[in-house]
Amino acid sequence: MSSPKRTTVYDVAREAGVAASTVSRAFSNPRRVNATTRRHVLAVAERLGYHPSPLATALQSGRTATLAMLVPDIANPHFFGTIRGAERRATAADITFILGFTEESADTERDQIERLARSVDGFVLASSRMPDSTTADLAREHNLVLVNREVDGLPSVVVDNASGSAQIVDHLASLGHRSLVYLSGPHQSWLAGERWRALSAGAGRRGMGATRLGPFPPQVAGGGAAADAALVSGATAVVAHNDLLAIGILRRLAERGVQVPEQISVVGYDDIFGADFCVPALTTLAGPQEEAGRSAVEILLTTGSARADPESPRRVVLPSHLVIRDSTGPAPDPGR
Amino acid sequence: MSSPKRTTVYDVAREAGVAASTVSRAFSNPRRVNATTRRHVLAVAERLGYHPSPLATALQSGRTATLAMLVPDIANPHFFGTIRGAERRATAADITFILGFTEESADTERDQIERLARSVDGFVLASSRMPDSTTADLAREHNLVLVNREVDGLPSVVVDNASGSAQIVDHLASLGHRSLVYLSGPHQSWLAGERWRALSAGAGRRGMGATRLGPFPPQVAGGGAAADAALVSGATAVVAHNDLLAIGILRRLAERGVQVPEQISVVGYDDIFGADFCVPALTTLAGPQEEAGRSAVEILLTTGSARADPESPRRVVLPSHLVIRDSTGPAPDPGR
DNA sequence: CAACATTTGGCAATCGCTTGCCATGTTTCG
DNA sequence: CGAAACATGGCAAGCGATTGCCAAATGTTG
Repeated sequence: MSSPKRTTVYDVAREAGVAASTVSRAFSNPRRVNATTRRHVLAVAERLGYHPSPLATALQSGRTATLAMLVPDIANPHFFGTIRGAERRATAADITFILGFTEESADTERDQIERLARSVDGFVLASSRMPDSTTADLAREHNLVLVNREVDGLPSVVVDNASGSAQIVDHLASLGHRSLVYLSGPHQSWLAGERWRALSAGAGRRGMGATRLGPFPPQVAGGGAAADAALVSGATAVVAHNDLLAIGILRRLAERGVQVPEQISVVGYDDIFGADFCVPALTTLAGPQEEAGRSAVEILLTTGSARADPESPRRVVLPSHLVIRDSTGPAPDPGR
Repeated sequence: MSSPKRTTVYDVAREAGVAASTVSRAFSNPRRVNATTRRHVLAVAERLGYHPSPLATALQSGRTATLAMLVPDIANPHFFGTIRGAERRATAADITFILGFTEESADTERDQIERLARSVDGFVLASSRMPDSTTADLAREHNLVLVNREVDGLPSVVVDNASGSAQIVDHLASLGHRSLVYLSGPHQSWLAGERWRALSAGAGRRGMGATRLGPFPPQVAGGGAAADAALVSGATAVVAHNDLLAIGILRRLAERGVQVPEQISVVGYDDIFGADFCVPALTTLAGPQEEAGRSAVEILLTTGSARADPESPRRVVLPSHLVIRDSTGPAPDPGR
């Protein structure tokens, strides 16, 4: 609180018998100063308890050594892994990690970016809700990396939806299901589109029917309506937009006395916390979330510093795998 | 990324025909400038797309308009609410919100504080793992507010453990249990101490026996050992350090074919995501987590600006309430 | 209408560090 | 051995605001 007097470069410089610029360089540009001098300066700094002021540094150099991650909602455990991966990578690189929530709103997201723009070197946007055009515009002004979202020309990290969804389809097909119903997430959700596309393509390939219902709010609370919609559609297998929704569906089906998986199979996406202990345990597509967060920050790090060729925005696709639990089973006998 | 040239106070000043200082005041000290002038300046600023540089502002003024929250681990859903409450309050006050994880380590926590010190106006420490003395030392240098932790003389927000634990004891007593076992969390955990203290005091008051076992890692994975320990102790009712542990216990008991609540009752703390859909649904002590985060930031906000009398550090105690679900039931007949 | 109080606005120093440019001291090499 | 090439360190000008202090303008009062 009370600042008797912060130690500055000048204090260290005086004490070490060198110029302030040398002290500065000892910290930020080691190769510009003699190794011995540097060691001495650092020692003096240590003794004086000196730490460069990140503010002053940022003001002058333009590098803030800070990055912000924007997430639609923390209440969705799906984001844990990604957040943690990003935070770890950032901290490891001595980068300060700002976290913001966008409340599932594109406007809030945009505002946050605007607000933080001057304080950070870049943004990690998880499951961004902004339309492509807005995102592309912002990318002209700011350093963006997308997670689970793709926009032409922008760096991104996504979990492989195509192959993942194909795994789901194959799993259901192998159990004898002749069709599936996708209970969709919000329609601004890029993921919802991707998943549906991949699911229906996969279904086509296996000669299965595929229907899309929704959109439903991608939360446990959305499960009620989703389950009922699935029921009237006569589906034998439903694929929920995410595990939150799937868990809500499971709950609603239990309430209505519908047996899972005997009467209907349920699949989710994300393998969130709880997917293994809900009842029945949920079959779901898992992806390396933490890795996704890590990668995104990685990209930001290299983009910013190495000023990588702007012609090749990075694009990382992470593998996904189906975790088979108890919510999927053989298709009910159509004869009955 | 390319910065053609940021607009500065000077640009606005020139364009508005006033001095830079006036522009600055128009933004940060409205009462020092004529209302009409101010409106004009703001209009020009708007037109030029000017936003004060937070860095420059912070450097000069010493106020960073930023705060950091440190949390042991994001993987524990218990922290969601608190994080979200804090973030919301901060964003509402136009304060940038930094989130850091301490990996359950006191050293990491301390390092993070040191690292961020110059960049923030204050810290919210959730379930801090640092010993009292360290915390008190740090508080001399930094603005700290504790959540679910108390240290003499420091501002804090806690969920009422005493009354909450009493509620648990009474609930169990009313079900005929003659004793309870507390499956403890880490012993650096202040909460673990508090809870045990409150539980054994409450048990004493009701003429019940109380035993403490552990410590166990406060995670689902810790449940295996905890459950087994509870079993050999012959307990009819166990109170787990938190819901994560309780869920792990439930799972282990199920594996071993022990009926809950027929043979043993299980209670948790926090009412986390998943506590309502695990099997059986968990009886647990719920608290207003989001409110806790909000309050903590609130305190930070007033402490910082109003320079409240340092003699009365704020202390907020939030009410808790027991959510009774299916994991608790009548004590098994001792005759059998 | 002069004298005094009160607002407002402007000047310039300052926050703590970075960095371009220049002046040394050292090496290297023909 | 002298010139060219490097390697280091220092000077000083910013980065973009804030703010103490002072002057000008405006309002009040006797």
